[in-house]
Amino acid sequence: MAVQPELCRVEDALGILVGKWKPIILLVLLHEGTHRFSELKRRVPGITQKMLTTQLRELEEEDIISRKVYPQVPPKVEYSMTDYGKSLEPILTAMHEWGTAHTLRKMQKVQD
Amino acid sequence: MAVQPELCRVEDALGILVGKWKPIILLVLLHEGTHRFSELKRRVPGITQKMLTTQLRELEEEDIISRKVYPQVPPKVEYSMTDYGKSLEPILTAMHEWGTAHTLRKMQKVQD
DNA sequence: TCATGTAGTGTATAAAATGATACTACTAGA
DNA sequence: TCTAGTAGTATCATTTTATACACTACATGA
Repeated sequence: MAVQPELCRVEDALGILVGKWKPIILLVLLHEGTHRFSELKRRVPGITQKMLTTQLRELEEEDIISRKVYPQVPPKVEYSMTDYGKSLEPILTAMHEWGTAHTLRKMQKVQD
Repeated sequence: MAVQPELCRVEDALGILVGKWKPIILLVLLHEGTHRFSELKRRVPGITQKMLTTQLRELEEEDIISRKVYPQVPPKVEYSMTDYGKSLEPILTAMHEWGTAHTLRKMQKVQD
């Protein structure tokens, strides 16, 4: 049973999740719903405006999140998961669970 | 229902999967079993020896794969998934499936 | 004696991701 | 007129990842 590396699509999923801030941005939008730019910035401590903009743009580009601009001053922009983006939930949850177990395991090893 | 970013462990799982060659190395070892260094190198076209060594060392460090050295000349070293490493399978499969659908979706968009 | 095969290492470089910091536009209200 | 608040952009510096490519040790067989 041969895997054909050239047909491996794990990287496509990975490419969307990778980035220092993407997982947490996605989890916040998934679990807490729509957020404004400034709310996200507060919700993700340590991120710079530039990084937040970049990550959001990349996720929007892939149709994972949507961006809604209200023509107001001061500006108001809301970000939320698309239905398509929501299909990532099982993967994120599985990774979170695996990661939790992994971290625990590591901690136990250190104790020996 | 608040997610606490500082408790997000998605990155821990991600950290293990990320690397330009790790997913394919893992898939090959998962689906085709034990491989020697040189077999892996042939199986993963384009990878340099240095990168292969690096990625294997990192995976070994996290206890995902195991390395068995045969005291021979010329050297023989075999790599295989640990039981623990095998627990990543559902995640890799889910990502592969999601990635496949995502790629398809993108191709359909281009046609419009 | 010399080339071969295996599983690497060492050094240098290039490319990509991230970060710090300062800047913009716009309008409402003091 | 001055300040505050939002959602950014622009520029440059730093850090992290990946790549190219030359090099090593060792025993066997020609």
